[in-house]
Amino acid sequence: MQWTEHNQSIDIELPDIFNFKNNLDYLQRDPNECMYEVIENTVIKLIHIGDLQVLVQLSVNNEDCLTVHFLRGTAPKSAADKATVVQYICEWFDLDRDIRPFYNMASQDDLLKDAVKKVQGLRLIGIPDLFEALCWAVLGQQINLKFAYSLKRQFVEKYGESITYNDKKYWSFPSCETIAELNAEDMSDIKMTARKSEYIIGLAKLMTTGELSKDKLLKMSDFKRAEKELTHIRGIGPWTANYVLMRCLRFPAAFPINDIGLINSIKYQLNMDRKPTKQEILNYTAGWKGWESYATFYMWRLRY
DNA sequence: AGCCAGGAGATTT
DNA sequence: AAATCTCATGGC
Repeated sequence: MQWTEHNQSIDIELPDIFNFKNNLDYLQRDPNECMYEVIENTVIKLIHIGDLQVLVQLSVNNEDCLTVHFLRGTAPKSAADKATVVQYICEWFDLDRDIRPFYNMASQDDLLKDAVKKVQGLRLIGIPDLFEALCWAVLGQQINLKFAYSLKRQFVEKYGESITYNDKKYWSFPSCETIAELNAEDMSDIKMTARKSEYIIGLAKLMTTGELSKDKLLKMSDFKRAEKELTHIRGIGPWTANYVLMRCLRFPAAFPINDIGLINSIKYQLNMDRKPTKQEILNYTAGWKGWESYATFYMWRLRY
């Protein structure tokens, strides 16, 4: 991806099929989201990777360039740090992917043809940090999204770090080192069930020791192998594994097929009076091969 | 007030 | 293997 540096900002070239507003709409789907803030036509986020900590504001003036503005003098000094920030943002918005083949398929697909019109230019918004992606998936298991966002906010505000800008706090996700030290009871006051607490602490320990890492999963060229690696871990079933493979590791064929949001979107799109069975879903989505992750993400946006 | 929610693990069939 | 049960808690 091409990018150019300025004094307090960096411009990143945007790919074909990108609409900033439709991406921002996804980002502000819940008022309790605490990992970034959408203000007017921009989004502000604290990027915290290792020792690097920068507060950025993203905006798009015309649709071919994403501007990364560094707030409050947090501009990274070294070229390596700048590259890290650009890399993070490219991953976040999936800027390096050519999604034209997906659009060619989707515009002919009964389930997707309305979705690609409704949210044209939406990218599969990622969660580049593996620990964050795993925790978010576990938090979201079997509870409604509203409650999941509320839980995440309480978790982040209890164990994360923040910096203040314009009297607002911008948070970084709790580190696996911090969470690995906890006991399940420590989280009982934030409405986390004991079981979810155990899952998250277990994941934190695996990541702290390096037994589980993003690099290790990415090196598995066959995503079915990465899926198996994940589902062997307590607390990670097929839904969570595929959710993380989709939103963090970006395997395009990752497919959380039992996702209740996907099921309800299919029911909605096909105007069904009941939920589709698993076999029906497999039949309806047979044309998605190789783009299951994008298709699922687009289906999620259908009902909003 | 009761069903549902961007499930997983354990138990039973 | 596949179906069923249990777990937990808030939203609407």
